[in-house]
Amino acid sequence: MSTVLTKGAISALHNGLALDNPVLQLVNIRQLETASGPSRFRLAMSDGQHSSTSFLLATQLNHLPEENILVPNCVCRLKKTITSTVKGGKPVVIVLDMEILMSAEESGGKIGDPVKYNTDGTNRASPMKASPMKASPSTASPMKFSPMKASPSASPWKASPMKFSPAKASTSSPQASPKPIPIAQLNPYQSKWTIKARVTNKSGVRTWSNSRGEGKLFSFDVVDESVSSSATCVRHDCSSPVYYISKATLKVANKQYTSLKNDYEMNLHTNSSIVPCDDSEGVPTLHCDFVPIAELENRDKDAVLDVIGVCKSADDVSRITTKNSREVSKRALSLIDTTGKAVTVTLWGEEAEKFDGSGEPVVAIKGARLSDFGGRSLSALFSSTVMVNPDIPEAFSLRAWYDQGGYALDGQSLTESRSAGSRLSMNWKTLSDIKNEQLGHGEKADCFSCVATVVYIRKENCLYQACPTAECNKKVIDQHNGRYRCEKCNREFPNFKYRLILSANLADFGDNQWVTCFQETAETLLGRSAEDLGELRDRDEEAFDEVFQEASFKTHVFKNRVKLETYNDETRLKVTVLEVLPVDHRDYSRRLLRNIRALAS
DNA sequence: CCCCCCCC
Repeated sequence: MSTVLTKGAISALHNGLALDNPVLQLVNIRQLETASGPSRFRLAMSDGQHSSTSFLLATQLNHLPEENILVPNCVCRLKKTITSTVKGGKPVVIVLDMEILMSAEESGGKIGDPVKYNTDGTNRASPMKASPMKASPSTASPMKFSPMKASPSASPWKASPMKFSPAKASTSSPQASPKPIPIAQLNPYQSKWTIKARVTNKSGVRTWSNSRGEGKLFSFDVVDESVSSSATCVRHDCSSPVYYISKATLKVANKQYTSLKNDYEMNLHTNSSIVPCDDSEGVPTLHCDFVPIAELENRDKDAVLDVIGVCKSADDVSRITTKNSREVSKRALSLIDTTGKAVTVTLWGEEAEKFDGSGEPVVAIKGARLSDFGGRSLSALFSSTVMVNPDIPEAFSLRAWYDQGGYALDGQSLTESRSAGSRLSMNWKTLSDIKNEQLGHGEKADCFSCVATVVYIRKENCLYQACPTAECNKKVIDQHNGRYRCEKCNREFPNFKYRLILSANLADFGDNQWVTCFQETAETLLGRSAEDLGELRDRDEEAFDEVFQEASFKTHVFKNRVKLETYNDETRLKVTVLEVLPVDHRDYSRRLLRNIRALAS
């Protein structure tokens, strides 16, 4: 039975040697007295040969003893440990991740007959080289960690964080070349470490002031290969700098403000060291865990996450005044991805001002906040990184997807817009679809949109003299005495207003259709107000005709209502134009794709 | 030591 334990593990762990998932038995567990903060558990572990009480459970594993899963005699696999030193140099093994292999019952009690391991080295295994941690008879509590004092004169690493050392890190000085550790292994229990990382996102300098005082601060993100997600491939981009960073304080990061996959953040202080590194080999640029847009529906409000999509549209930048009467620029973008869903992302300040959405770029945002406004929407934060056409595989494949047909999707947005998704929710039809699909034959009228060209506009009877009352558009009867009678208002007026009822023939590649445009749509189509046209017709018939010539053979998006009407025993399809919109090339694309699908099926 | 990120 004792063979299950990793013999020699106690000694190796105390000497900071790398071990592959050593298996140890828990001999004892004790809750330490802590003044504040979470509980701390100290463990006595055995490898069957040696036992040691110098194990400390990382607080994120507190649930194990608290749920009585981690109890004496159970057998554990230590999946992640870090060997640190307490005041006086005594090693302590922090258990960052572990799993229980055998319960106390399954193990059948104490395995082997371990002897207490002495950290003074008297019973240390013989091949061990001198430990990097000075053994000491100190009785310091493992709860009182102190950073290892490094001799300032011995190290060229010392640099003020406020003035980065211009000197390149020396790789020749053996003393001064601590091996960088992966960022993922950083935790508050270590005292001496160096990371080699790339700065990926820098904030501006912020000033703060609260009850605790005031000051300035600036923050930045660092990455190395250890804080990557397996899903994201990254490219090397040597334009962003790589530094060696050491002697910073680790503290628990507030996930409310970052999507970086690390439980901790570093606080740099005057003793911290930041040294530029000219060897950026193997240090990637960014790590994004892009959440598919459709998946945003299932994520919690206020989550900070990464998103990538094609910017199919972008608002103009606008200035708004916040509740705190601060003025700020904002710009909303609509991003769509391969899930076929779209979402609105709001950029702020300079980011909003400088954004260029031309050419429907791929936009990746690291660390955007999910909001529930209008269903689901995103907002960039100070800590967000907005990347336009980033040099990453996800962007390339999105580009390809979009250009090869994704653009034609009526990407349903997770964000409801006040303009009621006019363009997104269009029911695109060709003119031949009207007959083929018997639009308007039902109980209710059908609405559809089409891209069509005006081939003819009937000038005759396009204008009528209407009741001048604002609410009434009834045609008036010319009394030929300078007065105009409205039957609806049952009144006579000295004046009238012109209104338009325009008959136009629209055509697309497959068919043509007569449609009716009332006042507003007719004015849009002709580019003149009804009043101007009425005046023009009376004054200059040639100029009046010119307006109709000008409006012909123009292509627009028409939003229409269609209904089969019966008039004098005769049924005819009546198509009324509700809106005339400029053509967007994407409308063509959508229509074309629809037709291609229809032909294929 | 911050952690404000805005608006509809």
